[in-house]
Amino acid sequence: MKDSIEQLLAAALADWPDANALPAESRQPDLERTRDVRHGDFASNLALRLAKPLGRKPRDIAESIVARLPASPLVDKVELAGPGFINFHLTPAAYHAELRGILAAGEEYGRNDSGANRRVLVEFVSANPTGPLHVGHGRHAAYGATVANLLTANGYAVDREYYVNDAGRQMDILAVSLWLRLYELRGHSLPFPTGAYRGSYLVDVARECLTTDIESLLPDPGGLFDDLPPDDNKRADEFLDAFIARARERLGEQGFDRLVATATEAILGDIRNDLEEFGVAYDAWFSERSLVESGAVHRAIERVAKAGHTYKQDGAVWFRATDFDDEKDRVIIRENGRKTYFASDIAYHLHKRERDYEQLVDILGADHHGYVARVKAGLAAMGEPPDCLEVDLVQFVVLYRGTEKVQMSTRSGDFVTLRTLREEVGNDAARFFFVSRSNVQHLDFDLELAKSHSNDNPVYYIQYAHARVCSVLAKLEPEGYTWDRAEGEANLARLTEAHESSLQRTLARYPEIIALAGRQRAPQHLVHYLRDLANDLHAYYSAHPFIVEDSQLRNARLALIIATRQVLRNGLALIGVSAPERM
RNA sequence: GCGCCCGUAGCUCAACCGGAUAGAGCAUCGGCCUUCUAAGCCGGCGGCUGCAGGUUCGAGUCCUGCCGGGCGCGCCA
Repeated sequence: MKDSIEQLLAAALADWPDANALPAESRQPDLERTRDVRHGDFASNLALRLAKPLGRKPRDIAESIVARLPASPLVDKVELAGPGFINFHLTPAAYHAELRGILAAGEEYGRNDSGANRRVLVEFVSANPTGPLHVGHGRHAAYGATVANLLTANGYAVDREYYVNDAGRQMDILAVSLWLRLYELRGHSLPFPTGAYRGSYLVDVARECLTTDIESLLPDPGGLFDDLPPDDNKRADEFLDAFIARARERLGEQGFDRLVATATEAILGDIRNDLEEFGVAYDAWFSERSLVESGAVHRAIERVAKAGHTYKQDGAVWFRATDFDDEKDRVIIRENGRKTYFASDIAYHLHKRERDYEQLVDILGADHHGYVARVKAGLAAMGEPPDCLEVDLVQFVVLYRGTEKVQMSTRSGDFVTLRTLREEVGNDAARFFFVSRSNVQHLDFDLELAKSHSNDNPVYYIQYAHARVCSVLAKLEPEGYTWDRAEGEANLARLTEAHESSLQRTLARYPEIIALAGRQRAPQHLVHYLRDLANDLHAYYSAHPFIVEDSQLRNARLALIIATRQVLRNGLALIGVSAPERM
């Protein structure tokens, strides 16, 4: 609908000598929905913007443009208003066509092909597999999944990926943490290193493991802690490294690898299951270790080095990131010969490009903002356009129970997990709340509100609108009626009530919202829209009966509410919230 | 200290490349169930958009400075 009006404006400009002298940018149609119905349906500020470059009065320009507008069955009248706005009032027929479009397109309604099937990889959550997902990861999951859905709806070829950080020291720490819990369950009283993962979830994992065959991983622990450096706060890392080395000795490389694998699989299995239950699906779980083992990290470093962007200093290999707009140079190979995490990162992003993804979307925590310039610099150094990477930062979540802040301490391992949250408030409320705020804003998540089955809760408000339509349709048959779509579509002109106009207007905005929310990676636009749509439906429901004797009117009204149900369903599907038929 | 992000109604938040009278929900006050689900509808109250300048036809939105909050500045991951 909006496209059609934009085309009219473009046509008016096409052969207008005055405007053709101007740069293409200032000649964009630039059309937006009006805020006030008295200003019509769409408004353009084109004349205001052209006033300066043309050196003419905005209203004069607006008049010239209006005079050149081609006639259209969609447009009822065009008015000049205010300082030089061009307001378009659409015909009822324009909205009737949109309604038929909804009914015809069904679940496809609202999609567009602006993405031109370009390949996009959305990477999100990617939490380290060292413990269960917490509430913050839940926000990432909900946001990432919805952004991916929105990109799909805008015609991109989207893949979703989880980067598994299964290489490096943290996995060793996880392994020995689990190991010690296993010994504990076997009745051995052993010290627990300061730097190990203390979370109670590992005790649960250990309990599971005891039911499998892990005897060979639990030799007599006698003397296990002898001759290690002191485990005080200052030297916790040193102690842990020594202890890991000790574990390696005791178990042998093969045994230790098995311990690591056991721990990783258990944690990752839990994460996968959690996300799956949350309705968040991935196309790939990409292993960092596979990147190391395949030599991809090595190759990425070579590539940067061959291009002349590295140097040696203090025994380490540095990447000259400052040549590519980063604030300082970065180490890629440490003095001890080990590659840094950053080396894996640029290799990973290069690998994404090698898999033919045109655009890379990373959804990261706000604490990663320093990392963006670094990875872009790495891409640039490898000859990839840095703009192919887009990083959307998600701010933190603060949990409340009513007005009381719920403490979340990661250090002790006692934080609110995503699983706990889902059990308490349900998937629908969690998915909804997580995407109802802009990702750049901190999110206050009120458990009480999300749980409440009352009119306080916006999730139910929207779902209820959907259920209400279903409920009306269920009443049809007992009353001796069936919906006649053809008769409904033929009599849309009978929809003359103010509520009916308003609902039609809101419905027709849906494709614009999908485009907007997709373009801005901003699901909250969709959430607010669905709230508006539900509001229109509820108001209409309260004001007018749908099942009336007059079959033309009845079927027209049913067409309207069925179209509404379709759009509610489509929108809820994008944010991963169910559309119940009954509540 | 330097860098990034955020400050909008009592609370939680919207506001599409700068556009017309800054919008919702909650809270609060008042109406509406013999009629398709009251998890609903209708109405009232509530604002110096942190502060001070600047840019322009027009600023919550852009620029500068200040104030307040969050995060980041490792040969950690």
